Amino acid sequence: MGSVFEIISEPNRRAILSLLVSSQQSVGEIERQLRMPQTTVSKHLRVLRDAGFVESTVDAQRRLYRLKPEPLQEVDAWLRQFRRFWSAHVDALERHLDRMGQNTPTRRKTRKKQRGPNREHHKGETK
Amino acid sequence: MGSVFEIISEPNRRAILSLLVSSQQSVGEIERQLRMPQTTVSKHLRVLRDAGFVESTVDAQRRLYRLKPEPLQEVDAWLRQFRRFWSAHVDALERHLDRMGQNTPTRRKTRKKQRGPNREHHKGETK
DNA sequence: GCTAAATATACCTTGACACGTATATGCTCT
DNA sequence: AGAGCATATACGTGTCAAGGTATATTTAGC
Repeated sequence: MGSVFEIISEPNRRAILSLLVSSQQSVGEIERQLRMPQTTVSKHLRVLRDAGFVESTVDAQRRLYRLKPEPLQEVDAWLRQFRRFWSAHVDALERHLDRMGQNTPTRRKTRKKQRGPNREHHKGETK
Repeated sequence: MGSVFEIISEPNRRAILSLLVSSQQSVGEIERQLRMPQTTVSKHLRVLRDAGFVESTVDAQRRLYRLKPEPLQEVDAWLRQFRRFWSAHVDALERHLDRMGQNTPTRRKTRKKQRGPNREHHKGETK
């Protein structure tokens, strides 16, 4: 329940958020569009509201829920550090492919203990 | 274990990812920097690798883990829909404040059942 | 006031997962 | 070959959260 990330780890909650991005919705509307039981919707909305993802206003017996931007912006902020990495990684990938271009010694197995530029691909790895 | 979002919902895994953004690291290095037990690190790395967040190469007895961009880009892609909302929301916020200012004919929403300018706020609302 | 609609909450059960402890696997060096 | 380091896995345990069922609360309309 703690972090923003735990909140959006739940698929139904993500669905609700995606729904609300177009416009505010009542609980019943969400319930119908997502085809999930009302209590489930209400409970997820409770979590989302407590976490600041949504806010609600009263319309007769209905409650209209709408999105609030801050928590998702927090996720966005966390992602920023990796965006920098992606750009940098394009280069790294290119260099990598360049090196692969010349040959691929499938045999090498033993090497000196010194590490460093010394890389090798192990088949067993990426399981 | 399914979605990308569940993977990053775990704080230690996020810490590992943030660590790896600067450069590749061995398990032992991660262990020391994050001060978490080795088995914990290994298990989280296993999850991260299965989910495609990282890949590893063998360096003697060590394993060097490095970041892979795709899964986090998936998160980024999901966030896109909300970024559009943030920009649009500036306007919405403005309209909202305008209405509170008591005029600005922004075409009243008028429920089908006309409801009066519903005076008091509701107690239990924003929790 | 009574009934039906819309929504929220309480309680319970179940399953997933994170962690610790112990052990296995693999590699290097002597 | 054997010792020691680095990493991975197996197993048992506790916790926590999601979903279901039942019920409470609020409101509109008669």
